[in-house]
Amino acid sequence: MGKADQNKKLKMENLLNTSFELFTSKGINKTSISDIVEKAGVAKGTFYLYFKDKYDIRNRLIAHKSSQLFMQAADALEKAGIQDFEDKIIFIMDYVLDELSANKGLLAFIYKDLSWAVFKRALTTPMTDSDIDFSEVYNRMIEDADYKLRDPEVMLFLIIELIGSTGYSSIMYDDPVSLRDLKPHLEETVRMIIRQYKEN
Amino acid sequence: MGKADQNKKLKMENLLNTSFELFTSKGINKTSISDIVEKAGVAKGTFYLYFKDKYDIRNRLIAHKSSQLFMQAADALEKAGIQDFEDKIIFIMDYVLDELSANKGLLAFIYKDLSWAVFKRALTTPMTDSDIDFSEVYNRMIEDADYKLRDPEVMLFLIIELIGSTGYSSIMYDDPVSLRDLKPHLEETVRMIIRQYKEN
Amino acid sequence: MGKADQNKKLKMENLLNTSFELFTSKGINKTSISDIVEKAGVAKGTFYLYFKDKYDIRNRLIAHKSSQLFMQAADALEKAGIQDFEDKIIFIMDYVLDELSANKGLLAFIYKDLSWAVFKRALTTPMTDSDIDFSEVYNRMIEDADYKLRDPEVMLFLIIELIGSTGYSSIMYDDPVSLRDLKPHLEETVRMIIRQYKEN
Amino acid sequence: MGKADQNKKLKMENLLNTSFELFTSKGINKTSISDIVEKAGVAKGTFYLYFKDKYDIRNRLIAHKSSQLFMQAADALEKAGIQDFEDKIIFIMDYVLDELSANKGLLAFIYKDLSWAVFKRALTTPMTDSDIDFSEVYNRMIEDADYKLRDPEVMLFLIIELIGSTGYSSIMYDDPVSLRDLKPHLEETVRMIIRQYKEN
DNA sequence: TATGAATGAGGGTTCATTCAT
DNA sequence: CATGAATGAACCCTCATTCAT
Repeated sequence: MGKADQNKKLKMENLLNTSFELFTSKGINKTSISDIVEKAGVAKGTFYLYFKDKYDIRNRLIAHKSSQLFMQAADALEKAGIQDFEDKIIFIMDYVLDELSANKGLLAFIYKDLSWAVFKRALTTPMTDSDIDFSEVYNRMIEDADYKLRDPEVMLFLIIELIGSTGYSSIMYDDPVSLRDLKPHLEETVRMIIRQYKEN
Repeated sequence: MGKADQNKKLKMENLLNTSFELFTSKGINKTSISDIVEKAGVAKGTFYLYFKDKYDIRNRLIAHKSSQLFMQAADALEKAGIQDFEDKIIFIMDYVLDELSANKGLLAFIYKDLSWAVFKRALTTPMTDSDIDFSEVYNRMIEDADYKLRDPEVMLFLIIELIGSTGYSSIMYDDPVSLRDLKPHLEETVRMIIRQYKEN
Repeated sequence: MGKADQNKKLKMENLLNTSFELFTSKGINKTSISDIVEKAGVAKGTFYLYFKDKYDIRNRLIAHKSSQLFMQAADALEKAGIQDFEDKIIFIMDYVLDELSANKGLLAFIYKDLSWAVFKRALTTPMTDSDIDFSEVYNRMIEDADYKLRDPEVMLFLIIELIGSTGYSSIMYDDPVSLRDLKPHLEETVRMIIRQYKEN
Repeated sequence: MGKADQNKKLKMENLLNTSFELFTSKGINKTSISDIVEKAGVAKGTFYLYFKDKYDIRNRLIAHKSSQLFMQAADALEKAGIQDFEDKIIFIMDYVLDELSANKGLLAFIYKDLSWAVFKRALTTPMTDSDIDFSEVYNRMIEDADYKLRDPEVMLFLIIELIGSTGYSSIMYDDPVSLRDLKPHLEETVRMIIRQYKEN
């Protein structure tokens, strides 16, 4: 990689990081491109050399940050040395919920305008070299399980949407229950969903 | 009610309806107050006689439309003469999902910026005289059931969030499965969640 | 005076008093007619039955309040039983400055847009029955003096403008000196101006 | 200075000059930013690149124009070769009054909302390179005088406020006397004030 | 590549004034 | 006389985007 290319990459990452900080602190609607370039210390025109508009940068960030989050969870899972499939899913759930709870700006950011489509893309199309494909991780988890699962994608879909939407409400508004109180309900329900999808 | 008051009410409803049409067709961000008043055929200042800003009118509409939707479902449920609690919930689920599927603008509108808090408010604070309190309907359903349920509010929360978020993805993006394909999965899962909350 | 006329007068005074409170507390520019009628508890249209616009009401108030202030000073002067002309002027100066210092809203209100022309009119054209003509008071003071004065009007003009503009600065901004510190300078200077106008 | 910087400076001066013309001809309240940019031939947004709002540009203009006026007077004074302190002050008074009399728009502009604080700032904080500090000029005049003066700042305050407020009335309304008739009174009074502040 | 001054359409909002009731 | 809903021109200000340097 040439010096120019490196410089280019640095500028781009600078803009991405700066945007992320602003998006998570003041929200995307209230963040202007002026804000971004000023904080990043580059000229307005430069922004347009790298991104189409604010929403372009947002989509890339959602993908990257979601991917990152799940990768961290997968890493932690590996270290934890958990064997059972159900336990693995619960572990990831806990990890992700705790992380989002500690970083509400991130939660607000990736949740708004987040659809399964965007999400799946985030988890299956690595943005940077360090990002890996979460679907692979998931598939390996399924293979390693002691039993077969029918419709594993739909199952994951149900679980993620359930956790995501209830978690959002609990973390952001403590309503109708706090995250602490929600977790046992979620764990019970998620385990049950998994069992439901076990091939007998 | 005087002629003036009637006229006033008409203007307000006119603005509400016009806003709703615009919000559901082009989205709230792209709808300006200029758009609304122009389409409604009133002066700009008139808008501010009735609403604080765009988000004021949006919140009232979300509340009203959500309430309306659930009331229609409750009405249809009554006519259907279903006795079993589980069957009732599934009926409402089907009704609401079909309705939203037929009216994607409405779905996009009430789903964005929708939190459980807003939602619950919508369902428990009737806006117009015809609106009634959905939580009453729900509570009666629970009382009429042949069994007791623990934490009925959390249970409803889990069910609504699960149906809402998966339904949104299926209806709007047909991803990862179409609504038609999603429904059996949802029905199975919802029934299971209910059983899980039955006091034995 | 008929009952209707009385009622009319009451409404008018109500509007005058309300306007004065608003003008002196938030300034004339930031006071809207809506503010006035709301606080006064009358309808918007009613305002226009009594006044042409905001500036109409302002001019009447400046005249009335200035007149009132000088009349109070004149009353106090009479009670004080001071004989010497110089001492009388100084007494009025002190009285007016103290009053304005205690009521900065009033000072800001009557000083802004205040010209000698408006001021003189205020002092010579009584607005209400209780208002009397200050120029008469002043003329009598001159007649009662032990000496003749040349150009008494110009002399009064110089004195009032000097006191008014330096007093405004001291009271409002404590700059370049506080009112307390300004007074000895003013007294000395005013006495000297008067002596200058004595016919030898 | 680069071409861009020059262009920038030109645009700014263009806006300043245009604003000044409008402020002095139709008043600041009736001058909108739309008026300014239209007359200046630039886009609306351009205004906000250089100034915060209308009052920002006004304050800068008051400072600049006041400074300019006093500097002209000081220049003329130097050329006149006057030695006596009293005569110098009278010379400046005459110069400034004549200038304001010939340019009533300027008078109206710098007098409104003018306080000693703003004024002093205008005279002591040069805006452009050609502006110099008037307080230095004044201090040198005092040092060069044949006698000592007590409280020279308060003395200047009294004199400026006296001249300013009476001059305003005479020039703008010819009331109670014309400027021509006012001048002898002012000269007499100002000389007397100075003598009063001489240390014996 | 990188800049950043300039743009100008369009946003939300205010408010003096009118007039049918 | 009194009302107050309705008006709509005018306001200030933002900001995504362009383009000459």
